[in-house]
Formats: sequence, structure tokens, C-alpha cells
Amino acid sequence: MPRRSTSPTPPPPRPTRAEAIAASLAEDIVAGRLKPGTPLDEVGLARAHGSSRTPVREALRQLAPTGLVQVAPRRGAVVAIPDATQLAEMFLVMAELEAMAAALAALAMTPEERRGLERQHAAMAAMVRAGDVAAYRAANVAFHHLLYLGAHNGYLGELATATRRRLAPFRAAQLEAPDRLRRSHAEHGAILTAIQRGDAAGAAAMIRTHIGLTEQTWATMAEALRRPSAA
Amino acid sequence: MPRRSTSPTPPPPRPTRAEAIAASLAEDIVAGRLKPGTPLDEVGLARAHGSSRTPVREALRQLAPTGLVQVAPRRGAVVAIPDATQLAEMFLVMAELEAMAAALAALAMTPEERRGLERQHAAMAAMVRAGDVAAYRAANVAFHHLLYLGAHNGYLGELATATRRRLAPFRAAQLEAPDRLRRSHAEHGAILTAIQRGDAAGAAAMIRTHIGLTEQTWATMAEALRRPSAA
DNA sequence: TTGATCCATCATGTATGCAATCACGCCCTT
DNA sequence: AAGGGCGTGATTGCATACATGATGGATCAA
Repeated sequence: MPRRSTSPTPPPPRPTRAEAIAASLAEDIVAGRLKPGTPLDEVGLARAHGSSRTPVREALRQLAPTGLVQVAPRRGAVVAIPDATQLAEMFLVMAELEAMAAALAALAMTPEERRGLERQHAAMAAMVRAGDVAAYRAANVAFHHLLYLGAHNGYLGELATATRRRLAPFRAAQLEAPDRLRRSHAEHGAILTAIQRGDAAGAAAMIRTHIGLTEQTWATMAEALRRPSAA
Repeated sequence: MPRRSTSPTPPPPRPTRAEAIAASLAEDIVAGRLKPGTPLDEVGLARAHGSSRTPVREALRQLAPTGLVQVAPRRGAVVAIPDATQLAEMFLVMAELEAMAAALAALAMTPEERRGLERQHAAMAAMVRAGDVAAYRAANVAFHHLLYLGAHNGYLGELATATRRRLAPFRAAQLEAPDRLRRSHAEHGAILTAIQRGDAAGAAAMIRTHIGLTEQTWATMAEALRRPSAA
């Protein structure tokens, strides 16, 4: 999966230590291995990654703008713990960003890109039948990324990806219900159809419901994740 | 002007050196005193700000995600110099973010907030008459910020503010033409009216044209700013 | 016993030093 | 004379050391 298209930060040829640590932390947070509220001690992380504090500090500062961690000026950093209001806000924005991406994709996607999206959708059908939630989750991210790419707007893709990443810890268990898996796939199908017809407004509307429907399931998740904050 | 509402990064009580330097650099870049392409030497900046390299490094890393500077892993940092495509992308996204903010504001603004927006609009009328471009420019930023606040969505406000800031260097001279000043103010009036009526769709449409109209003027600016890159 | 104040400890902020890497120019070869 | 390899200078990446502010507990007073 291509990470950037016209991003202002070109892909670093060889990741520096700070970037490696940042990527590692981001991965742990998004995957839920580091729960919201966990304090991120600099020396501890330095030891854990076999480096000094300097790269760790850079990594934390690098992650702060992404919203995955919160750094208080002289009080250290913790895994971000957005409240319900913030989550709802981000959720609303994400729906709109995705709607915009879908609308643009309906207008601007090349035939090859459209075929790629169709292939992805077809592949996901098998995962639904197999009930493979983990595979579907990964494929789902890829599906939406294909949508961003099809929108031909790198900046929009960045914002959408960042928002999605930031919400990821709170959506981890979202697809657990088998019915949700099937519904998600059906909604993808509707989005895909709208795009194939070049129906920008329709694609946008479909994706809004796609995200909106998940909101209910997701509200529960937010509550669940508020409790355990011990490392 | 309140800087954040429900931002995940709470306002630092006392800015650290790195933050001060970052703010200073951002200010210089947004104001156009540091032109796109200018190399940002760590030791030079350290001397200029009377500190060591460490805070400067942090400041640069802090600014990188905002898009104001571009840092290549082992090749230093330069003031970001987005190409025309990226600018157009960001412009489109900004229009949509602002449209979303206007729509939400039309629905969610409190009477006090609305009055504040009205006052701001009225104050700007005087600046138009006086032809005070500098004052209008500052007031314009405030106007849009009031819109974000009225949308009651801190995350949306963050994204919109960040995007606006990033485009600022390329819109600096945009309001120079006296006619543009008057048109801008008239468009603000139309947006305000739509909000007063609670017409979300109308407000969104108005702000799209507001941004869209400026796009033409702005395209020229992008070209102009591509040439001079000497410090 | 409860409360606040002071102090010790620790974590972060900053500075400095060393090593690795990149850019540029020179020299050599063909 | 043109092209390529190589060495030198400069800059960044990382580590370590010091300074400053924050946190927690112990002590003392009421």
C-alpha cells in the first residue's frame, strides 16, 4: 500500500531511529497494545528501544500532532485519551472527509483504480463468508485507502488517514459482530456502485451512512475503552 | 482570540524554548518573512534564537507535521515549498472544511456567538472603507475563527486552522486589490445572512463561492511566490 | 488525627560532544 | 577536455551531562 501520493513529507529513504520509534509507538497505540492514558516515560522507552532519550523525545514530539499522544510541557507524555465529545467530533469530520473522497473518486477515478477497488471489494466478500474479522479489518483499511487514492487529492488523503488512524483504537472491536461484517460489506458495495455510475452525491451519501451506522456500535466502544488505563 | 476549544493538546501554561522557537518560525513563515525554499540551518537558528541546537531541532520536528517546513531525514530542513498541485488540493479541502464549519455554525451557533460574528463583520466594514488591508487581513482570520468556534467542533477547527495557516503564505497579497477587499466583505455578509437564517446548505454554498472566487486571484500568487527563494 | 509545608527524588528541558552521513570540489584517468 | 572516483568540509543524528521544574512522601504544627 503506497503510503503517500503528493505528500509534503517525502518518504524517508532510510528511517532514522526517532522515526522507527515513532512508528513502533504508533503501531502499538493503534493496535491497542498501549491503552489510552498510559504514561510514556522517556527513559523507559529509551531502554525498551535500546537508544538514548533523544530519539524517544523526537518520536513523542512527532506523534503529538497526530493526536495519538498528548504531551504536557513539563509533565511528560501519555497515550491520548480523547473524551466522548472529541471522539464524536472527529467521527463527524471523518464522515465528511470520506464523503468528500468518495465524491471525488466517483468523478476522478481511472478505470484501473476502479478495477482495483472492485477487486478489493470482491476479495473482502470471501473474508465475510469466512468470518475472518482480522483480515477484513486490514482489508477495510486498504479499501478506504484505495478510495483516497482515487480521489486524486493527496492532502485529503492525509487528513482522512490521520483521522482514521486516530480513531482506530476506538474502533478495534467494532467489526466483531458477524452481522456488522456483512453490513459493512454491503455498504461498501453500495458505495462502489455509486462510484461506478459516477454518482458523486450518491457515493458521498452512501459513505455517510456507512460511517454513520457504525457510530452507534462505536459509541459503546468508547465507553468500554475509558475504564482500563493500567499498563 | 482563543486558540483551542477541545483540542487534544491543551494550551501549555508556560511555553518552552522549543515551542517559542516553533511559534517564531511559524510566524515568520506565515507572514512571508521566510520564503518557501529557504534552508533552515540548525546552528544558525540556534544562534539567532540564543539557544542550543536541541530546542531548534524540536521546533523543526514540531513544525514538520504542520506542513510549514519540510525535513529530509539527513539533509536538513527547508521552508515548505508545495507545488501547484498540492496547493490546489489543499485549497479544495479547505473550501470543504470551511463549508462544513459554516453549515454546522448555521445550526449550532448560540445567539452570543452569532452576535460576536456580526460585530466582527461590522468592524470589518470600517476597514474596507478605510482600505486598511493589514487590519482586514487579521480581522478576516478572526472572522473565520469565530465561524469555527460557532461550529462547536474543535477537531474541525483544528484541521481548518492548520490548512488555513499552511496556505497563508500563498495568500498574503491576495487582498491587495481594493475590489477584492470589498467583494470579500460582501461575501462574508452573505454567509452571515445564511447563518442568521439557520440555512446550513446556503451557508456552505456561500462559503464555497467565497473561497472559490479567491482561488483565481490566488493561483496567480502561487506562481509569483515560486520564484524568489533566496533568504 | 488531619492538614499543610518542606524536602528529596525523579522526570523533563537544555546544552554540549562525538560519530556518521551527505554535499561539494578536486584530482586523476581515459 | 570530459567523465568518474575520492577526499574534505559541513551538517545532521545520537548520546551523555547538567539544570530546572514537578511529584510524592515525610515531618511538623494545630
